[in-house]
Amino acid sequence: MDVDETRVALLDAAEALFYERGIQAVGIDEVRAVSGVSLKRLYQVFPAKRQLVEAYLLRRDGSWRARLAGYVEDHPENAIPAVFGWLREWFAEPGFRGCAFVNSFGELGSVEPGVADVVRAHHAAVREFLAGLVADLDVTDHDALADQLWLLLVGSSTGAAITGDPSMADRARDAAEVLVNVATSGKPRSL
Amino acid sequence: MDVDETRVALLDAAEALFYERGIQAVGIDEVRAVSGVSLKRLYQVFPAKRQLVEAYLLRRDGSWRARLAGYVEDHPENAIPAVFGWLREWFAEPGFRGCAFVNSFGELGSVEPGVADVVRAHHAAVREFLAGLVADLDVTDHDALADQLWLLLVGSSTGAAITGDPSMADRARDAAEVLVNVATSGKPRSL
DNA sequence: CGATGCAGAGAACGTGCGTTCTCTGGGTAC
DNA sequence: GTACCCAGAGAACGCACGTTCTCTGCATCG
Repeated sequence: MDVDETRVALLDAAEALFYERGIQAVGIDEVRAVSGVSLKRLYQVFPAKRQLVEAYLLRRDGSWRARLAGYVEDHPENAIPAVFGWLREWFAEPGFRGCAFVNSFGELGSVEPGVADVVRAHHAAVREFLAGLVADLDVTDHDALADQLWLLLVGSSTGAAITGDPSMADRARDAAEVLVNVATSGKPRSL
Repeated sequence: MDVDETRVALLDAAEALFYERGIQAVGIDEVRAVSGVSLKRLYQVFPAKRQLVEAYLLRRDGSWRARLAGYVEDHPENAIPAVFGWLREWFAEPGFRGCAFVNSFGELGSVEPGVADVVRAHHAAVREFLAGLVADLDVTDHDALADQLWLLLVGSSTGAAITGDPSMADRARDAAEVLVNVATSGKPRSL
């Protein structure tokens, strides 16, 4: 098992545990047990828990946005509704517990600046992704529309986690379609 | 100092500390120091930290919703925009760090069922409050509109915390007005 | 076959923290 | 004045956990 495999095994274990139970509730020893990596090797790769936490968030940022972007690319004619279609699938996954970044921010945002930075960067990137989707629309204020879609995305993630109801994605999608339709001053696209 | 005063002093200290830094990052001893209550008396009133945490959330649920409801009552002709007007004021308060319930849910929701219950109850009550505001509107699906307003409220709270930008409330308010206008099939109210 | 080095297992260490215990001092009743 | 009670201060306890250290066994190399 070389260093890269070790990293992957550690991050897989860390992601499963941290996302499910929160970061402070999970001990290093549990990450070691689940990953099957020895403590010595763990500390060679991540000299402190803080670095494991940040690596977990950074990797999840990449994979989450790649999954979203991939799904949207498969639905090019309906990109904005597709965002919420993908969210619905995500919300319905077993073990869904909201946005890992929102959760980490609430838990550690004020006490671990590194965590806060990664969270802000993730959400800025998501907002940029949405801005790209509205860039071609004929609207007067692209930023406002992108912000509003982002609020619906964030709100539905958190709302679905608290209520346990994946259909929050449908509510958000309906709202998004209304906002897009109104902003494009009534040129209906698909619905 | 009788029991009620002690309770208030403890909850004041707990609320300030837990909200600012997260629950697990704050030790009982710090609550004691800030409140000025002796450890013995603290444990007479709250026999375990769990109970202090739940009492903190319950009291904040009441005061937060009372503040919102009070502000909305002062703006009866524009109740729904007023919700977001109040949010804007809240977001701009020094020390604003998002919704205490969302933060607590992310930190402890999967490991402390009592916390998860209080968070769900809080958000259900907020959603009911919004449902009351749309109840008199001439729309076909009151539930859908109330859900959408709730998503905007939750999204803007979280979004404002992460970005540090109180104007997220304005973005949410604009979206809410569009949704209300469209749902009332184009009977414009104020804007 | 013997010596060396390295990796894993897990014991050990230090600290922080939730909770409980002890001691002390002052106020009150007789 | 003396005995008793109670509250506060903070020491003590037990445990959990992040981090480091030690020991053991095996593989590699001469």
